[in-house]
Amino acid sequence: MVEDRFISIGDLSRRTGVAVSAIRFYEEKGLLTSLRSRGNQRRFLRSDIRRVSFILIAQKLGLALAEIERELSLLPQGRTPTLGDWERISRSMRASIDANIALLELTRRKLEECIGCGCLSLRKCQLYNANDGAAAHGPGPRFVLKG
Amino acid sequence: MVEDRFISIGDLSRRTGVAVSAIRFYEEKGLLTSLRSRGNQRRFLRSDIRRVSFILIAQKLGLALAEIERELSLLPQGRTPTLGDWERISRSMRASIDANIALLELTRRKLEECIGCGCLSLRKCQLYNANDGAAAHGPGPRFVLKG
DNA sequence: ATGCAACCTCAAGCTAACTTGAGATCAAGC
DNA sequence: GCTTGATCTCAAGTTAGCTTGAGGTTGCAT
Repeated sequence: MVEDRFISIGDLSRRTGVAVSAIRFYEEKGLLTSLRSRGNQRRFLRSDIRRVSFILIAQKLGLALAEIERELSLLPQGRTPTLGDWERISRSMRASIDANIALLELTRRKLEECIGCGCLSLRKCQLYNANDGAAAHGPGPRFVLKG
Repeated sequence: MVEDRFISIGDLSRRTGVAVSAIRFYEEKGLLTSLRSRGNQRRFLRSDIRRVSFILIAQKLGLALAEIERELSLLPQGRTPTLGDWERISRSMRASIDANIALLELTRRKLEECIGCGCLSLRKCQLYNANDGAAAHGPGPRFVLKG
């Protein structure tokens, strides 16, 4: 096991800091794939360490698991991201960060205008009517910013 | 009912655009209070329209309901926010927007450095180790940015 | 042969912010 | 008096990203 092409779920967990339960969850969601040992235990490739790293970093950048899965599924043969893949993906992440910053700056401007006003009128308030990119659809948390 | 100090939950819903079920939910969470009619139906004050507006605007600014409840509970007698209250609250919102923008700018800088690198190493990647304000505690979505 | 950690598969729980549905009551017009 | 629409309560469902627990194997060392 020390020098094998395959690693156990526990090894993958230790090498990435991701909980075993989370790894199973990622697999269930299609972000990872595994083989099974004779006794039905998961066997991952060493390269999956890198794949999990990619998932973690993409998450930090604000991508949802579903989006990450989409990116990963675009890679041929479900391969682990290469430098080229990473460049393409990271550029699109950058664009989304830019958009977020712009949105926040707009909100801040509106808030400035609003501070002295205090009308709190849904019809008149700039704040209320700006910033619609922040709305979520359907049930679930409407949540947006955090820091 | 046309000229009354009190309004029904349906009226409050129509005046604010908030669903009846959401209003009940806000009340349950302590953001609103109501009296009851003889037949056990909720009666809100007209000023609750303004109170709901406040909730909506604060949500747009990224406050969670629990935080909004905290702000509202600081007001004497559960009164509806005045201009002075609003100024105080909106300044603290501004600070949090500023912090979010700063965090995003930091992330963007790190990403720039990272694009040409592509190492995806959890030990070395700047991205992975920066930006820890973005982590959530406990179960639930870890998610942070959206737009 | 035995003991123990690591692993397995479900199922259910957590948070946020609500919505949806069931089953019952209320209010108001005709 | 009847129907219709608005309300009522309470329970369960929704999304995201996992965790926790129950109950049962596997794998490796002694």
